[in-house]
Amino acid sequence: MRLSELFFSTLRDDPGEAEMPSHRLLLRAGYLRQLGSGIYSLLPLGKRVSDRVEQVVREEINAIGGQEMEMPVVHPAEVWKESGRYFKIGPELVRFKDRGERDMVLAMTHEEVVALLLRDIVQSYRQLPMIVYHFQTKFRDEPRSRGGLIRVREFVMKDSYSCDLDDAGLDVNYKKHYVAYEKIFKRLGLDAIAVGADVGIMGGTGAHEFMVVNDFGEDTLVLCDSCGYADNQQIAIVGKPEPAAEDALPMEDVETPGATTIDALATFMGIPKSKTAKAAFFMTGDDRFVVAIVRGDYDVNETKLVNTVKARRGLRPATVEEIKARGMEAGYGSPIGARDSVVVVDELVMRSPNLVAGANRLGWHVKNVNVPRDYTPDHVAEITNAREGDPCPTCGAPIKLRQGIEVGNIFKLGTDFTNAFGSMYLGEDGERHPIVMGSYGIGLGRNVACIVEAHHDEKGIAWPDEVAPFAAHLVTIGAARDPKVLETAERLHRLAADAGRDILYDDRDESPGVKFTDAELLGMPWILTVSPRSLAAGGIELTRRATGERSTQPIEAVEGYLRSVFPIPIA
RNA sequence: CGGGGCGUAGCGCAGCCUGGUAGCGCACAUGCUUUGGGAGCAUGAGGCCGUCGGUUCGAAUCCGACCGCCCCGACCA
Repeated sequence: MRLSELFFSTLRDDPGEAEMPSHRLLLRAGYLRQLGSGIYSLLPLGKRVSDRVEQVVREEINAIGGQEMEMPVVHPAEVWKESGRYFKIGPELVRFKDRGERDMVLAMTHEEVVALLLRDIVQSYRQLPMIVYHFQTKFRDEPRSRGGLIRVREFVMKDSYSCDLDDAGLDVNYKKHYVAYEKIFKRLGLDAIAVGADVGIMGGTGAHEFMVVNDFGEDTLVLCDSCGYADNQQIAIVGKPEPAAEDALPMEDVETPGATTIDALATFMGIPKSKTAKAAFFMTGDDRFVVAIVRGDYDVNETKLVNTVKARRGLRPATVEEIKARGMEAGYGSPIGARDSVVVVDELVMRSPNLVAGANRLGWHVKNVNVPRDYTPDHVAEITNAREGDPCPTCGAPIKLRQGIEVGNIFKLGTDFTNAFGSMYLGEDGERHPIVMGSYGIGLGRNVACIVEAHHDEKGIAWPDEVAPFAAHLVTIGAARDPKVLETAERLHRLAADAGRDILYDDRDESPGVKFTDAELLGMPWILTVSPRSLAAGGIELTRRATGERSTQPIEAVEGYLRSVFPIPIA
């Protein structure tokens, strides 16, 4: 491919809207252009990278027996009504009407379609197990896209679906995906770690997310260096110190003007935050009022809280009016005297004697509150966030918190969808059973961005061989001065094509500085330089982009590299 | 949806406070010179100053509404 013909353009200055290195570099190097918030075009270079990522995923999913297919982007809403998700999912599911006034949706994912296909096609246990997958555009009207390709509204995802006779079969296919994902991310040059994850509102019996540690990541990971423990903070349950035993003292009101935060309260009272109780107020999607109580030195974990109160449609912070209406006072709140509320108390609070809690009166708190003596919990559960340095649940060493980007997930769906659609098979026992499903996603664009995050320097991108849009970037210097340069470059370009490789050939009449700078920005794994100087030194100069290592090789040797080292198949 | 910021040429920005019909750098076109690290000179093209409305003799500039984009938060099967 001649650079003079490539549809692209590099930018010398960083686009103003880009913050993450991957976003900046993909824009500057001409891989991407933005069309709207969270909506991007892939230019030819970007498309090539995405295709190569796709091919790696395809090979590994094929290797575990996946059968590739393709399912539609636009679905009749009836399908989503039948599974119930039409009503459970909020505005991120795009709904519209077709010309016949029929309700339609843009697919966010394809469990419904698979369950429907299973109902049509699978009759007998002999047809299972199996895995189907496809690469398809998804649209999710995210409340806020961000970070270039990290969180977008329209994106291509590989989603595979395993279909099994029973949970044991599901475990096998789940494990297969787990192992396939490890291979995929390794081949893509990503250090992904599998963390235990929340199963969300769809139920299911287990889930892992594959995470790449990155400061711009949206998830918080709980990691242990000494034993390898790793969970999403949403579900991580770590050790908590045993509070010192004390006799329960009688409650006592105390005036605390202006102490509306735990910090202010602890400072005012001259006590550690661990001697206070923090109240957080929420409304569930089905209009229940929830008071969550954790100790002042911890934060409420909303995922755990959602799961505890089974808030299928999530939680939102309660308003001051809603709090008042239940007999409580924001900033001075506690369940003492509360009404019409679901009271959820963290288990550590149950063990922590004589805490300072809100008096539900402006400017007042209560000392020596003990549960359940002073109020009655509806639920006692572990509902706090793990903190940096807390003891690891498996080995006790201090845990670390890191931000992470989810590059893939695997999810044991179970039978929710197949029950909803009546996707049954007739078993060996002569009975009808629901098919057991798993679903497994990998977002292509997000992976491309994460690869750049992991493989770049100040000058630009440095693609791993496995995903580079071209194996090499051929630069000519002084072609006008020395016809041998042009001749050699043309020959090399042709040789590469003959060898079944395509390389990017900078045939532009630009200064050496411009060509080198662009080559380093675009990030092909090898930069090949042909110039009077290199010819005098015996051939072509090879530079490894990632390391800067250089050597000069005769053209025949470069042909050898093209055949063996550069692993790019012809487009 | 709450908070903050920004919309002026392909990209990065100035001009706005104090109204007088738009400017700089890069990129682009043509010519000459230059050619191992973002070249030089000359000439040139490119803008409904996000949109609509208002104030004014006159609006990129002042006022209002709306739209769009970015960041933080909420959200994230």
